[in-house]
Amino acid sequence: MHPLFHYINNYATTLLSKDDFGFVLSHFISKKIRRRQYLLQEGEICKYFGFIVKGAMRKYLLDEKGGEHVVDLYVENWWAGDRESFVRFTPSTYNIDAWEDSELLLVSREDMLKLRSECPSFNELVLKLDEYNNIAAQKRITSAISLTSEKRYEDFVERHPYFVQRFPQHIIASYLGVTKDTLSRVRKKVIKK
Amino acid sequence: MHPLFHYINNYATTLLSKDDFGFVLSHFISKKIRRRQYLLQEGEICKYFGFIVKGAMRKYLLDEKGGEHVVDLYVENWWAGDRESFVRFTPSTYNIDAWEDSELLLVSREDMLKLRSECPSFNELVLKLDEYNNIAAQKRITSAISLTSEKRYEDFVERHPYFVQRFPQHIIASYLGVTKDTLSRVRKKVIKK
DNA sequence: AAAAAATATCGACAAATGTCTACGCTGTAT
DNA sequence: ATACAGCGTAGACATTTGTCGATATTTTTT
Repeated sequence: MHPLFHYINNYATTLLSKDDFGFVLSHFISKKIRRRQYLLQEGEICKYFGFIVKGAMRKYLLDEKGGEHVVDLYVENWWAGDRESFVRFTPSTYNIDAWEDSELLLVSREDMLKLRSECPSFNELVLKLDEYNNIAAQKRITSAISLTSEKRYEDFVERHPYFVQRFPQHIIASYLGVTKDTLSRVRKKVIKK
Repeated sequence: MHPLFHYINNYATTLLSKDDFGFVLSHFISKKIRRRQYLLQEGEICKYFGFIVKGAMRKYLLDEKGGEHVVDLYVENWWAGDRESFVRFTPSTYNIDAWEDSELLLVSREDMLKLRSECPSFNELVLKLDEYNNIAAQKRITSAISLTSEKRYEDFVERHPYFVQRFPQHIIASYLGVTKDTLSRVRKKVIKK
């Protein structure tokens, strides 16, 4: 079964028929990108949101000193893109690149809106995703402002064990808002327990 | 003109008639709460989202040591509530209380869904708000993990000058994820500029 | 196989932040 | 008028985190 088909029906309450899925899929563009290649670069407008069929990606930004700050991590069945740029057609401040060779299904803003209005299951999916994302974002903010780095890491491992497997520690450190050295120290403490 | 009427028409593309607004308003419950009173307490289920007609409120959580961590600030024309609890009917981990005497318009999950399905302008409002909230949350996460406390504060003042007027520094410090002492130090630096 | 790049850890030191106590100021309640 | 609580700042000290250089190991490239 196609990963996207499975994914949509996992969210929607009214199941999508094979035919309807064909209609949905016809609005996506298949794309393979290699490790280190960009899906989006700072300054570009995010024209497509990408559903990750296979692979691992990250979204990050660069500070004045050229340091990378990882904002999001993605693996299979996640969506990669910069929402603000996608919705408002403004140049993005983020970079999105592939951490592993990846296979994506791209959809434009226009087709996204078309699918939402013409396919109720797809619309339902998007609404639920939005809700989920809002809740997840709230949790991440809460974690960032109220937890110690040690607890943030433990929380992260518990909630995203698949990320721990697929991204190196310095990427995870950046995602947690600390340096790789600090994460190394934190891990030493945590492992002792 | 009623603040909520003005607010909805500010977001919706198709304007709401006076009659339709009456229909919308009939699903809201008016409530006044005094400074320090709770709209929501940890452990409760968030049964209502509150549109703030007048006043100032905050959402925060308590850590093991009893310390408060401010997660959100609200003033007029903002919505106060815990989305996760509201949507999933789970006990909230947050507290929401009034920082100033406030007037709210409360709406239940049920009525919210009813309004969304029966009033297109209201639905449009909610969708746009969700989008806005998602984007704002992303920015706040980015700010938390990639900026120094000094820049976070400058960013905050620039983006939310009305908050600076209405909440004391120790509340703002908590919102930014630092102690009041640190914010005091940061401000001393910033003012020198 | 050899060379290069990426990764993780460590120690030493510096910088940032938290913690605690104290002080003065303000507005409010009594 | 007095007492009190809330607020912002300050200094001293402890803790955490960042920075930098070094190293060992692994992985990737040539």
